[in-house]
Amino acid sequence: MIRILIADDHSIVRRGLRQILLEGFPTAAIEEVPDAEAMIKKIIQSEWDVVISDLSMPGRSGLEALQQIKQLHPRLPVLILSIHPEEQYALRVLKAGASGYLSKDMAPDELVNAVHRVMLGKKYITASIAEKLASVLDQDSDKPSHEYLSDREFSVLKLLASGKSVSEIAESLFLSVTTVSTYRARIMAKMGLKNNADLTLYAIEHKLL
Amino acid sequence: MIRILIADDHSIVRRGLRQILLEGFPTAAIEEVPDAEAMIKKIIQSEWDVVISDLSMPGRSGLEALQQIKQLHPRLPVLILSIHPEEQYALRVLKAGASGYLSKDMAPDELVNAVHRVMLGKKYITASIAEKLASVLDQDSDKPSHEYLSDREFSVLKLLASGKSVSEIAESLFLSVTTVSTYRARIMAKMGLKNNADLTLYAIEHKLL
DNA sequence: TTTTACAGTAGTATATCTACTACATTTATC
DNA sequence: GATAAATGTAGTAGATATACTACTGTAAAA
Repeated sequence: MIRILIADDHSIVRRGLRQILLEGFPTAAIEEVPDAEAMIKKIIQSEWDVVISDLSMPGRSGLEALQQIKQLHPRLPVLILSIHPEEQYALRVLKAGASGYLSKDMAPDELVNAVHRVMLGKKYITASIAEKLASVLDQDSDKPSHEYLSDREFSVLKLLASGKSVSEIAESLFLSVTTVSTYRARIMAKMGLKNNADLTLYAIEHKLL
Repeated sequence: MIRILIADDHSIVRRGLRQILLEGFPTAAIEEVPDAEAMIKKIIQSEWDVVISDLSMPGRSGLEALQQIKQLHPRLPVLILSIHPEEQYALRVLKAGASGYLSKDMAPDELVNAVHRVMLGKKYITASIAEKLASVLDQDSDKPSHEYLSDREFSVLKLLASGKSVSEIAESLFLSVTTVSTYRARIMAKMGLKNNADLTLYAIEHKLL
């Protein structure tokens, strides 16, 4: 009997995942949580075979949570789910230790496949991600400049570009306002931009929003 | 026995919706389609009591599809689902004839409620949307909202959208900083926006830059 | 193995922005 | 032509953001 933990803030999505997983693994014990906090708690409390987590959840981001999970249980396979079509996040997420990155519009079978695979300790990588991986290896200078940002910087970039104020961001990430402001300055420096409007434009151009 | 049509490109979401609906309406006949094309086809082919559709689907947008549905069956209630937290789209969607606008992170019960309501021919409107409606309805809102700005306001809009700071603008127009700030506040109020990023987006969308 | 570079984090002092209020001048509206 | 609404303009006080500096831990380079 396998134990699967699902983390996603949309109840509809949780329900759908559960349903699909139950069809692939009729005897599975599945539990759901709505945010990263609860996910971590569950992982500390009990043992799991697979964790399937959304990337963007209220409070702590899925990425941070992932890193924390990997500290607690380096072996526990974590599949990251996202609305973003692979692109942007995949690499970041895999580097942080995820066993796979799935876009939410995949076919149900694929999810079941992925779970099978990662439970064997393998990674689940789609063709398009594999390609991206490869292209990063032969590297550099055509990388868009946002690839040079650190994880923190990147998430701040997106929040700024979408119009969040420095202090809103500070609050939602539980950081000091000045910290966020420092990230902002580093982002601007790395990307050669001057103000938030530039960021917004950049984000639109590169479909980060 | 009620007949419900679900349109969403994410199979997980479709599955979740189906599950939740079946709990509220155990005898319902539910069908799923993955895009707007298929949705329209289904609607032409058979009779439905409610349609629940995602807003952003591949190919034709949910909004266009909605308008088409309303031409075919003005009475058929359509609930629009979206990841966007109400804001921007809600009004547009309702004006196009939807019976309700739901964000994907609502509680399952709410969905069932909404379906009940719209099947009675009523609209399902959340409090925050109602408020938004009220504030906009007293303008005859088919002119783009920047048409309602005064000349001064409009020029400040463009400068802000292009990334100028309030004080830069003040300097270049020989005005007090607070004056510019006042214009900014009036612009935001008239246009129903919250921050400069919204302005930038608006300006791009309307090719003002 | 030391050094260097970068990532993550903040405090302090200063600069900048906003909300609220106000008032005179146009411009609509009845 | 009177009255209401919108526009152009700012000041004050309080809220926010920034520049600069600095400390820690860690990974990479020398």
